[in-house]
Amino acid sequence: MEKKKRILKASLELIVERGLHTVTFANISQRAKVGIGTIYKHFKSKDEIVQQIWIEQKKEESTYIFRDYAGNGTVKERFEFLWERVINYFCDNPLEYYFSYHFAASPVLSKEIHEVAMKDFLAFDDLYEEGLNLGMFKPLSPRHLRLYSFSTLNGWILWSKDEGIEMDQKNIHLLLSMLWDAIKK
Amino acid sequence: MEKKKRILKASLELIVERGLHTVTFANISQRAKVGIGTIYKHFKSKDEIVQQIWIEQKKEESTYIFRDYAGNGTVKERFEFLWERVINYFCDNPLEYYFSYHFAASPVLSKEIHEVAMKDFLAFDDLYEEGLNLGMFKPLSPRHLRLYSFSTLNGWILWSKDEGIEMDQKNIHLLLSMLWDAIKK
Amino acid sequence: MEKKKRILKASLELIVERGLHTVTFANISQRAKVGIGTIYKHFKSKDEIVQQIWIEQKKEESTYIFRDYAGNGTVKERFEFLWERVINYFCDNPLEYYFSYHFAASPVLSKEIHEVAMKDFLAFDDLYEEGLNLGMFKPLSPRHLRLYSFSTLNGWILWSKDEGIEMDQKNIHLLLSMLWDAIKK
Amino acid sequence: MEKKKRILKASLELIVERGLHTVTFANISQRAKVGIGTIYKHFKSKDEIVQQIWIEQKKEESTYIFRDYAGNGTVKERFEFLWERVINYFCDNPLEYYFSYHFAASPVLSKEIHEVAMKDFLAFDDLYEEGLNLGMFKPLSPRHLRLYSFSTLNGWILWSKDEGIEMDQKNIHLLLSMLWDAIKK
DNA sequence: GATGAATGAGGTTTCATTCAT
DNA sequence: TATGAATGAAACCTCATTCAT
Repeated sequence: MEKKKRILKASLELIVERGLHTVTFANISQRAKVGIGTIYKHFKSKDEIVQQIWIEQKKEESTYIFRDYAGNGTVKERFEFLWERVINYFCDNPLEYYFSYHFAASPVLSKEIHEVAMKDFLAFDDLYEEGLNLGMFKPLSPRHLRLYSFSTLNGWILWSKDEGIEMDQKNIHLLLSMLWDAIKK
Repeated sequence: MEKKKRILKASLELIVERGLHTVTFANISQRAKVGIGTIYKHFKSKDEIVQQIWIEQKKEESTYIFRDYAGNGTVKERFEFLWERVINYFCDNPLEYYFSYHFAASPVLSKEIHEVAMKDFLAFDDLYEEGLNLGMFKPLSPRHLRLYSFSTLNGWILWSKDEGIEMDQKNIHLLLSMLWDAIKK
Repeated sequence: MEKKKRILKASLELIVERGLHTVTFANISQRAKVGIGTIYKHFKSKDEIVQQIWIEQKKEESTYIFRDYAGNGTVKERFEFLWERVINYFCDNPLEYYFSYHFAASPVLSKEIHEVAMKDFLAFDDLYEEGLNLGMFKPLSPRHLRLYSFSTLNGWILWSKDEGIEMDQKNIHLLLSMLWDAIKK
Repeated sequence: MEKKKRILKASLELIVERGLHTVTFANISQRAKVGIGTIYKHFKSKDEIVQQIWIEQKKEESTYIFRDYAGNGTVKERFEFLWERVINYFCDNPLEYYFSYHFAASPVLSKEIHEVAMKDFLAFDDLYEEGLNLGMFKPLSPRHLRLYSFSTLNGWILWSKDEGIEMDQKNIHLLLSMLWDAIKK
């Protein structure tokens, strides 16, 4: 793996394991097996590393979620298709999931970074808009509905992991129905 | 106000304003108008301050939420009564809300701390259990239903503030209906 | 016991146990069961406590050594009488002994303090002078001979304790003969 | 000079000048002309510096003392050869002497450190053993005879310096004869 | 007089950042 | 380009000293 990738991977692991404020450049350099100076060749600061992880991760995530997404079927079918992909992605990538939870509302990530990282997820907004036009959803903006679904799911997976609940097919469909029921009129 | 309270209040303000890792003992001592040594008399570390804030806050929160709560009325009436109180508490106490959001899943707060802090909220579980027995809710444990409602609300308030959505009576009732619809069978 | 005595005793114990630089006023106040402020009523600083311990101790020591010392007998008899008393005092008072060793050459104790504390030991010098006049000793000043005997004995007892050598009658007489042989012509 | 050596030299000077407990890392860093962080790269604490100084010094000392020591001649000749070397070393290296005196019985130096540092001085014990076998010395172990001689000499040099006695050839021979007379049968 | 909570100067220690190799 | 020893600013933390009770 090339050095930049190694640095991002090591940083992600360490931040999730121990929290951003306890991770030092020395830690990262050791874990990534590169010199401290090499980190500075690629990143100006720890914040920049966090931002890069976030952007890279959202890119991977959207690639995973939208693979083979034709945009066919009813609103509900597509709703369930996409949110199931999100759930699966997070269940298969626990490090990425924790990272996503912790930094979703962190001052380290500016609005601009969020805009850049989230641009691939605008297809969700189209879907919500379609549902709204069909009178299926409660009266909120598409963006707000998406954020609502996302943050709910985020919190719930967190607590489930904490409590040791397994994310089997049954629970995934339960969760999907809760997401749907919450916003449907 | 006594010094320990002043230290906790100053710490809460500073942590929410600037993030835990940028807050120093010198900052806290200045804001609280006590000597640095005085902070060490009361707390062994910054982590201990965070834990104390959490515990104190959950105590206040539960006091606010359960004031005059008779436990009468239908399950839905009581559900709406209690969650509206939670919403109001967080809307009236934004500092406490942000603090609560950020540390809910932080490694700084151990499971033990959470148990202690959350013990007053078990009345929620009784309510969910009653609903479950009446066949009103989706098949999850009372505890998980509570955590689901809480994480939903938590995320919703965050995005509302971020997006500048006002928490008026209309929106509060919208949110309450989303909480209810999500878990009801 | 009155408070001043309790403070001196507690300080002596703690200094010997852990070394002067690790002993705090809080430690002393705890061990002596007096308030910190009370220590300041009696002593201006830690150094002054050390000085007071030294002076008190040398007073006790000389009282012990010279009890019933008539000054009769040959020079050698009196030499052995007095130094045996010194040895016995130190063997019976290990705390005082260690304290004496450590501060004999410490900058904490000024020349003036030494003069005051040692004034009762001038009888030793008279004895050495008498021996010198009789041509019994190597050509050094009485004072120097006394200091020589004292520091030798001091070091030797220290190492003996360290090595677990018992100070029985046989060893005491061996030591006395070494002290005598060293200085005799 | 390399940095580690500079740190040890600066520490030795400062400790002797002002006493261990008044010497700070900032003082050492200034005197050694290195950053404070550099001291921490080499030593975990002030105690570790003291230990390293002790070990380095005993190495130098033994090198000086045993240079060209063939181990020929009578016991007395060798006895005087070696102890004169010790006296000369200390007279020529006053800093090292004071350091050695103060820390010989300090809790900062563990038994293990002493063992390591003193291993080069075992040739003394062989000499004492030889004398004992020839029936020349008082009945003590070689080790204790060595410690006796050493502590005597140590104290004697201290008081000499204090009292302004010059260590000329005459006085050195007087001291050597006192060392010898004390232990010989 | 006796107390000990409160203080903050000054020590210890960490770690982001630089720069010679 | 890659490195990591060296740095020192800025954090942490202790404890002698004060002073209101």
